[in-house]
Amino acid sequence: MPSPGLPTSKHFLAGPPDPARGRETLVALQRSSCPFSSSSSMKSAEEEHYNYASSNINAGLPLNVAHSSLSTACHGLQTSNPVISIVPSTNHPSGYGGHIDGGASGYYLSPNVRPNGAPALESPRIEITSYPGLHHNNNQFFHDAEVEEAIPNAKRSPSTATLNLPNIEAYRDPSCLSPASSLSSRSCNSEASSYESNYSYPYTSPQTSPWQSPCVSPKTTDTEEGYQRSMVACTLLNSPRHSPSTSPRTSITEENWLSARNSRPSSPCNKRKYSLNGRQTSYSPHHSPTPSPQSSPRVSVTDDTWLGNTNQYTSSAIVAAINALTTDSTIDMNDGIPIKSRKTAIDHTPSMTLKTEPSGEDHGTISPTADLSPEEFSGFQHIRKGNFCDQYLSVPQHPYQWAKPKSLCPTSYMSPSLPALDWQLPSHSGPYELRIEEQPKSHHRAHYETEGSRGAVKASAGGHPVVQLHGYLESEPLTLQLFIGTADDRLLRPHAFYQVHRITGKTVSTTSHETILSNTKVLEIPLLPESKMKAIIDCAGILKLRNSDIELRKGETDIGRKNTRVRLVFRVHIPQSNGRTLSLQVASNPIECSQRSAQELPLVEKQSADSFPVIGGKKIILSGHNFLQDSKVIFVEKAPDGHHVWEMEAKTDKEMCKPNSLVVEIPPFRNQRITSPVQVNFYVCNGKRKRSQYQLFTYLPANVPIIKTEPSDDYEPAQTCGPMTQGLNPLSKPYYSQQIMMPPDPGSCLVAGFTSCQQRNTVMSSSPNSSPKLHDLSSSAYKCITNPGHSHLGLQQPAGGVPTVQEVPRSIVVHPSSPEQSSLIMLQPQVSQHLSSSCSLGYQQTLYPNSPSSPVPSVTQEPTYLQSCSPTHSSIMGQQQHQLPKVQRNESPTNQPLSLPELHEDSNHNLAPIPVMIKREPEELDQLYLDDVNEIIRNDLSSTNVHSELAILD
DNA sequence: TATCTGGAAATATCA
DNA sequence: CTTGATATTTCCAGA
Repeated sequence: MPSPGLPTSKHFLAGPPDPARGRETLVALQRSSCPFSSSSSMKSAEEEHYNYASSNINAGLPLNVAHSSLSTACHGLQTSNPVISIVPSTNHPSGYGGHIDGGASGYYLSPNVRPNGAPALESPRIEITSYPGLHHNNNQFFHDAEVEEAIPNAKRSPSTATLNLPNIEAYRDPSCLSPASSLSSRSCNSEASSYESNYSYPYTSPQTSPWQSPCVSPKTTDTEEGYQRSMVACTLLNSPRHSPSTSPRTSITEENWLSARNSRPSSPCNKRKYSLNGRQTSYSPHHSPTPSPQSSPRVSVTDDTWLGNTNQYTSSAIVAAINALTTDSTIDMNDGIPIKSRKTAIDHTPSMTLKTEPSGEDHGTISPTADLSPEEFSGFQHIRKGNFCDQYLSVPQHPYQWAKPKSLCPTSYMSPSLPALDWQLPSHSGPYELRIEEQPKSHHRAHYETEGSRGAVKASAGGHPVVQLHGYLESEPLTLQLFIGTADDRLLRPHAFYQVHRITGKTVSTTSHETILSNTKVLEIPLLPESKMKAIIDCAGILKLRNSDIELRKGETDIGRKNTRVRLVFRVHIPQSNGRTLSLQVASNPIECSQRSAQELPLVEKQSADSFPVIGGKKIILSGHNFLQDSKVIFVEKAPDGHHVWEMEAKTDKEMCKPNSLVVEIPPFRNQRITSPVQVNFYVCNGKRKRSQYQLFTYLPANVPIIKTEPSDDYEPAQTCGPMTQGLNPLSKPYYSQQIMMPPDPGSCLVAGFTSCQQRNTVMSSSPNSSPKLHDLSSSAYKCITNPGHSHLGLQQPAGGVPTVQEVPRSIVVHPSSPEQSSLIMLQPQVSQHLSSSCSLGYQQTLYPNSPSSPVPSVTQEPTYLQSCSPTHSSIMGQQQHQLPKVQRNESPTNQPLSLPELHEDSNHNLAPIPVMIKREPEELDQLYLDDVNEIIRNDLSSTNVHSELAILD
């Protein structure tokens, strides 16, 4: 542990650990203590573990830090501090990146983070503590001289670093908490992955590379450099860890974690109550520590520390704007808002922000990883080089940042690399398309850390999922990244409660390497030209982290309860001739991971028709699972705010009912005179709390010839919206549309980005009542939160969807560094215009389709909406509404206007002939919603601030 | 013997 | 505060 490490540690140490946190704290402490001890004494495995972690962390941290700083700078983290921004970003992607980088470290670190969690302050202590020496990261963040040296610029972040830590924590501390996660960590860390992860970071390197020569040199070169750098950094940091390479991980992991785990059982204590959970529980702890806690990182950092700095760095208005966004969210978050909320908001924001910036961004997220494990490293290097090498568009910016090493530079450094994991990316661009040839089964029982592996995810048709990159004619192999993403209505992001788990053994034919990016385990799988760039995913299992562990994390806003659906998210980074890197992403269909849900909840995988004239009467066949003779199929039309405008139980053919198929007669729509397609939802219900997710269905005007009713029709409106979306999209679209839309459900997503989004959302997450609730809420809440900061860019994107996609390339390319930033910069002008002018229309249209379908759409849209049109509130409101029906009700007025064009038409103009029944959603959700709503509001407030700032900027 | 599973008891959380 | 319903997490045991 290089001296550097120590310094850092010191810093952290300085911060007193927060007693407040409960378990987490303890865990953190344990860990930390271990680390220390280990570091000092070099306890075997554990130590190594830590080391690794630390190393990882270190590596990651530096990057992260840098990112953070950068992000801040870029974003303008301005508002908040770069740190904050970063953090947030990190939260998700960027955050992750950074933190993540620590990735594994993140987990480990996370504890540290947590501490910060609340306020940066605190966290630092903890985390640091744990990893002290190891975590040079810390140092890095902090400045560890060594590190810096090793990693010139990026490292610099140090100054930033300090702040960052907190932020980082914010992410997910998976590390800390999860520690419990430890498990996760375990899985992550413990397994080879841990090592690997650390090393794997190569990504980081890639990232690094980006800026390195971003534009300039060839990918490889850059990449390599980046790697080297990263490596160096890692090394430096890791030196200790290097050893890790050994295998410490395992032992370490287990041991360390085990202990932690043991504690878990008790978890209950730690666990928070869902309703309150995130908020309450977390609060106190977090709060106490740092008032700002939640956002702690983000907020605290941002505002306090960073603001000043940030500004300096950021110079650009864009950055400022971004920052503002970020900041706002963060800020607001801090105080009242529960940590979770904050995080969400923050996270997203950050990421977004970061994205904006070219380089830095959060990459951290990505970069975080920079570390590569030696072994794997070598193996993957070439691959990675190819992949990562590319610099992203952003790079250029970095230079700028570099100039200011500490604050921004660091960030930028980091960020340059790859887009954060929470960024939305398109599934195809130009000649390239990343496609899931074989979808995973809809159910896969995830295993707990306390259990053995439950094997790899299997394909619905038997065998295993298959992913292929089309249109890639180069001879250089690429790396396919896989991580577990969310399946709720909100934007796709790494799932806080699930981690990918690398499966090895005789039955596994696909080699893989684990790395950790910002608290998210990422499986790297080679994509070889000789295999037609096709990969059989037989090496990916799913690890379930205890809810209590994750929810305790400082920044975590999501609720684990009933949040059991995930998606496999695949990414590939394709180096371009111009030195940039094109990042594509595809998400699988949702996978139900809980034993119970898988056994009881009805699940609709396919439907024989997606649309039909309002007259109804046609029978469609639903394919799926857990259908019962007395299963009911309910068609629902939702208002933008989430209220059920119309509900109708469809007739089912009980005789034809089979566990895997259900015959349903399409009920006539309430309004037989619609002039444009109306999107509704339906779900299968086996009982009070046993509902499937919402499925999309489109009613077509009676007289209209039934062409293929595809979602696209519905979306058309969205297209019209285009302007706005586009404007927005430039930034956001790419991500959203890309991610959500394209990849996920190619088939389903006929429509453009939005469509895809909606579909996914609807399909995926929109769960009617049961699970949905949480999802909805959480998602909504999250979205809201997220949106605030990010929304501008990210959210909007969704709308952009298809159209955007083409544009996407830009953004995409840009991402590497930080989509948002770049895009923001470019877009801002447009965005503002579009927003202002088109918002309403485009919005509505877009939304509309969505709104009907479910919260999701709205959410996505909202972001745009918000940004463009109204202050945060409106947007937020809208979002909330969608997601949170009840809450929405209250607020709905504001939102609604925007949202439903079609609805309005139908209801208003046409005046639906059929009585409209407004249905309230299940009570269960209420509390959650309320909580979420509160959070949202808070976020909104924060976002509002941001918006205002933005406006100013504009 | 180790791993993979399916099942289900033990806990927790909600209402 | 108790109770029943749910949901999550830990254990068991067979293959």
